[in-house]
Amino acid sequence: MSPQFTIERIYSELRQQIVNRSIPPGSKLSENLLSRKWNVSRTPIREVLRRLESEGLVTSHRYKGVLVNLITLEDVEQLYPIRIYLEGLAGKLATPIISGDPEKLKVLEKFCREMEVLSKKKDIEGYIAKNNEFHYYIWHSCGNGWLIKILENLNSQVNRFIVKALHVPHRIDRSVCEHWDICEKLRMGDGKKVERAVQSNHRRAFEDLKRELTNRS
Amino acid sequence: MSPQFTIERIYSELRQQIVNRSIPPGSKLSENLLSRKWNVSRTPIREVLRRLESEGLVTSHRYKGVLVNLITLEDVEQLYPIRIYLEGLAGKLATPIISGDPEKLKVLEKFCREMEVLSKKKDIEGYIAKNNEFHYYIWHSCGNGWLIKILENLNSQVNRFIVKALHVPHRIDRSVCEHWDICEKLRMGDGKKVERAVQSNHRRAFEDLKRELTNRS
DNA sequence: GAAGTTCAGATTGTATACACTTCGGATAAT
DNA sequence: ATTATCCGAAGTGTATACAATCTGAACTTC
Repeated sequence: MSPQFTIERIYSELRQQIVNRSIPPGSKLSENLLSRKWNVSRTPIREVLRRLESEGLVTSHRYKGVLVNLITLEDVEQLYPIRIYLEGLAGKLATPIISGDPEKLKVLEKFCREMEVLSKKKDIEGYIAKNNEFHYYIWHSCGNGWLIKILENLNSQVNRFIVKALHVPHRIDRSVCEHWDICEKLRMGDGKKVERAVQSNHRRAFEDLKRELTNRS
Repeated sequence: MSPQFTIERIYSELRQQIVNRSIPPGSKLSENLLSRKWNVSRTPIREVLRRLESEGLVTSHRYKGVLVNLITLEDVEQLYPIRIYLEGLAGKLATPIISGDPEKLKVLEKFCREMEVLSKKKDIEGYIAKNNEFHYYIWHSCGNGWLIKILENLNSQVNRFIVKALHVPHRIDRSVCEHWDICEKLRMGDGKKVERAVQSNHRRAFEDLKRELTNRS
């Protein structure tokens, strides 16, 4: 049988299920259930759970089990400033790399055009996915592996909170402009301006999200 | 016997030994040796190692064992910009909390006076420890648990690189001034100025470190 | 009937046993 | 002497067995 490639798969699938809320916050993860589900013993399951715990996705209580961490608005309010700062930094670091490579610029502009189409079709879910791809692409061009890892963790946590339907239509129109703006600044090769553009994009997205949440409650 | 309080102790002691280089980078960690050393079975040892791996302190190679990660100047060059940004942010967030609490200001000023004494005594090791305490204290007053966790990880990684004797005497004198400056800005309650002061403190420390390293090679 | 107690089932924590892979030296062939 | 092959010891990966703890329902007691 496939010997121990499985454990890596268990980890990434379980992780993704937690991040995309198919395993909702607050769920209990039973070692026995998981081991039966994946046809492995409890030992590798426990190692997967420890890894998830160390990433802050679950919490293990002695003799009581493992719970998927809750994510509240307060958490997101703490996470966003960090994300805004670090994505700004990533944008600044990525600027010389992207502006010096026409291929990369084309990829980003293609994302923008696709976002435009999705926004006109009111395909909110698709838009959010494309939006994520756009930002992912910038991170991964920043050349700083430590930064990439931190941003991926932050993004996972934030995504766990975002309720997809929440995104407001008029937010999307503005968002498209902001992404074109980031592209333009990247093309100019001005890292400081890219940093500010990325930061204000996230800042506005967060403010709109908060406004929407408080209006609805 | 103490049932499973031990595993937490094993984790923190092993972690500290890696961070303070008493287990140097590149060392191999054998599960059998560790389990004999702590009088436990391999199972809890493996869970500790997975946790350390997830933090980026060790790397596990299939069927070959676990190695303590190397930390190079290139790593530190990637880590420092992140740290500079985030400690600046932490300083800004901590400003209203600290400036509104005379007790906290007194603690920080006490650290500064102690640093002054240690610097005059040329007690470099003691100075570095106190310097760390100073920054730790500011982080932990920022009120953002996620930020604190990230900063602690970054600090562990950087500390693993810093060779204590490397710190140059004249750097210490300037460092004392910079810390008094941070205190002053905190007392004023101006978050933006605190942010800049913290950032420039770290930026200069890193530049001096790099200069020293390149001169010696 | 309400509050406290007890005990069995279930779940987690740890130890041990077994399976698979790696690595290095001994042996054999050229 | 050099290369190739093979085997076994050592170490990791996984499964199973046992110990400690928690939970909840039945039972007692008032």
